[in-house]
Amino acid sequence: MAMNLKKLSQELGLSQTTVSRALNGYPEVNEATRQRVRLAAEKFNYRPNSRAKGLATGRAMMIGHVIPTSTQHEMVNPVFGDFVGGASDAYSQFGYDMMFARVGDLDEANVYRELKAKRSVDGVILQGPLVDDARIPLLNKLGLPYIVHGRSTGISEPYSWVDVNNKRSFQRATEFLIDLGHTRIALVNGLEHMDFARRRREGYVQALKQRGIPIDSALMRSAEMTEVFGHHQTRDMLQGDHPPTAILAASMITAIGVRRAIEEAGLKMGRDISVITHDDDLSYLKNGQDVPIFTATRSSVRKAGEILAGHLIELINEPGRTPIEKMLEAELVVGRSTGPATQGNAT
Amino acid sequence: MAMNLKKLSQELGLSQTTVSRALNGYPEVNEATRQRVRLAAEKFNYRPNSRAKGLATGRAMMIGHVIPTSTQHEMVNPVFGDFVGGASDAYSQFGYDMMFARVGDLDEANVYRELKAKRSVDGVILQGPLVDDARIPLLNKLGLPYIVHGRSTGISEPYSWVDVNNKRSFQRATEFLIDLGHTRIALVNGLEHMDFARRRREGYVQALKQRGIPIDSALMRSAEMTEVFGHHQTRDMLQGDHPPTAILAASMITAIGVRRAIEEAGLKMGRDISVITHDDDLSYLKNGQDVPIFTATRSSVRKAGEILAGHLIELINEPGRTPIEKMLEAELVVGRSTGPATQGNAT
DNA sequence: GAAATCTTCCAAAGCGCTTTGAATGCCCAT
DNA sequence: ATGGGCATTCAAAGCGCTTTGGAAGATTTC
Repeated sequence: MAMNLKKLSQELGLSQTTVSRALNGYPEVNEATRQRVRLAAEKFNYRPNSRAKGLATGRAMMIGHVIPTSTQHEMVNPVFGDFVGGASDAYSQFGYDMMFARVGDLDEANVYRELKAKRSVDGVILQGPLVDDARIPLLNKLGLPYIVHGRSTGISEPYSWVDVNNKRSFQRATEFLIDLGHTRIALVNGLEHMDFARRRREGYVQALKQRGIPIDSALMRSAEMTEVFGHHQTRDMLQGDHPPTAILAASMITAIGVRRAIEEAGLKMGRDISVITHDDDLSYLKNGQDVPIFTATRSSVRKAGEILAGHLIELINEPGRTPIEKMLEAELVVGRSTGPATQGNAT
Repeated sequence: MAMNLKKLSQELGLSQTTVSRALNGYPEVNEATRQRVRLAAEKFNYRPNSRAKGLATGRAMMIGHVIPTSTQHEMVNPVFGDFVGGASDAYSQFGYDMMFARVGDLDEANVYRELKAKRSVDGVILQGPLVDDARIPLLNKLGLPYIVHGRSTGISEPYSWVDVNNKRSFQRATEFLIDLGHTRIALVNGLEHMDFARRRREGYVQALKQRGIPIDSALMRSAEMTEVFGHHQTRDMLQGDHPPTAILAASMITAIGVRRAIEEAGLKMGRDISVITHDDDLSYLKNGQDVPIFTATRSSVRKAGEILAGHLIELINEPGRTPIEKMLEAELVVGRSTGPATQGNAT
């Protein structure tokens, strides 16, 4: 039933060598024969068996992603789909496939060791790096090509990464609110053992300090970035003694929860209270059509996936290359969720 | 550097046969030797090369998913992550990996042909079936094991599927609203060439008909299920001559847009206007904590992924098996977004 | 005590490809 | 004529595993 090299070459009256070479574009084969081979391959719908090819070439033509199941629960990162979409755009361009390994937090190290030993992938993308992430030294030791989406504070060994300038973007967002007259600014952050969340907080804190605004730990909340979390924390703060007049949210989904709490409290976002969120520019959750719903620090995670994938392939093709380090800047888009601190809401 | 069977067996002074058998649990090997082999394998961190193993056994131990890039744009389905998360739970239980192929709509047929010819997967999951989906006959012809997440109206050939009873759940939701006194009920549906959306409309229409409520095509909207779409359509309808007093939304994300439009219009959801949405129970977008935000037809897409994956493996292990057909029922959870039709909003 | 039966292990073939090293035929310079 | 150079093609080895078909000893059976 299934066509293979042997049968195809018999069909053509050629050796396997010649057929293989013809199909792979080697120069030492007559153009006429090459055409003949191509036609026959087409006709019999022949494609080289990928496992056999991989075995012979020593390349899997496969990239591994370890699904970043959130540390705490069974949560799948909402950013996952778009990131993968972007990455796969790049992979397919170069003939790579992508595979996924899922894993509890416990044995993630083993997954990498296994991917390496089984030789099932040519490289991996490391997502969701933590502060001081142990996976980086491990991957360096294993010698499996990889690239990190984000960075890891505290790791001194060199490694390749692509990251958004989280610190600067949250610093700018905070300054923007300060310029509008806000002084009680809350941060509804992601989990702060995640490196990106840590950096965002640094940006926020630094902006406040530079402007001489006191840091109030009651206004700094941190947890998994769900809608419910945004709602809960916002409601809590609004019911407190010194409610914030502005809120920085970690993601669109969190921001939606923030908005829900604001509206439940009978306030109007953008008038009574300002909100800025980070926006990953998710395909299924656009920040409004023309005018953005939320003022936001925007950076496409899909594009990030594409960039990371491209660089990973470079690293695979050029082993021993000096590490790639690439910083992406988020843009600050101004929407309808921010406004000046008014008498009514100023403290 | 890399350990392989040959080296390992030399190290042990055994034949490759025996080592292979010891590791794979065959009975014809002495328990003492088996232990010795296991220890050595552990020590040298040996794992069989997956491509070589696949070549020898004829099984890829890999399942293919074709990323359902939405027909129109570059949108990645928000449900993707959770579905995959569930599926991979099942795969890892049976030692399967999963891979992704991304594809423009044009050549999706070729992707399947290629997966088959390259023998890179043992089976595939077909997501997002359309009405009259041509991929089903194709896959039947190819003889590649597969299972469909959903069904395809108009296809008469047998095929395996797992689906939510979309028609019934939307029928029930509609009846629920009618019971509350609503008669002007809008449907903000997904794209209706998608089979699930088609069935939901059928359920909606049938409920209205059975209760003798006229169908108003101005209240039936259909597009990709984004937040912006929900907002846009709702605003449009609320500004019309005969605004609806209740809205059925196709997904949580759409419903969030619906709510935004309602609030912008100065109305209060659950009091002035009722909303029911379908809720896929996404891990990152829970429908509230204790009391649901939205009254909803709920069905976990993560669980669906798990079930589908499990059945696909059955189909792979038992070729020629009679097709699997499994219907899941959504539950109707009552939240704060629905209430009786009042004088104020009744038409 | 010889034949039959287990138990335990092994050599070698085969999975479907790529690639090395060599062979064949042809043309041109010597 | 003769041999070098070039363009084409091929046979066979090798990638790392599983599995078939023995084989050698140990054990049992009559």
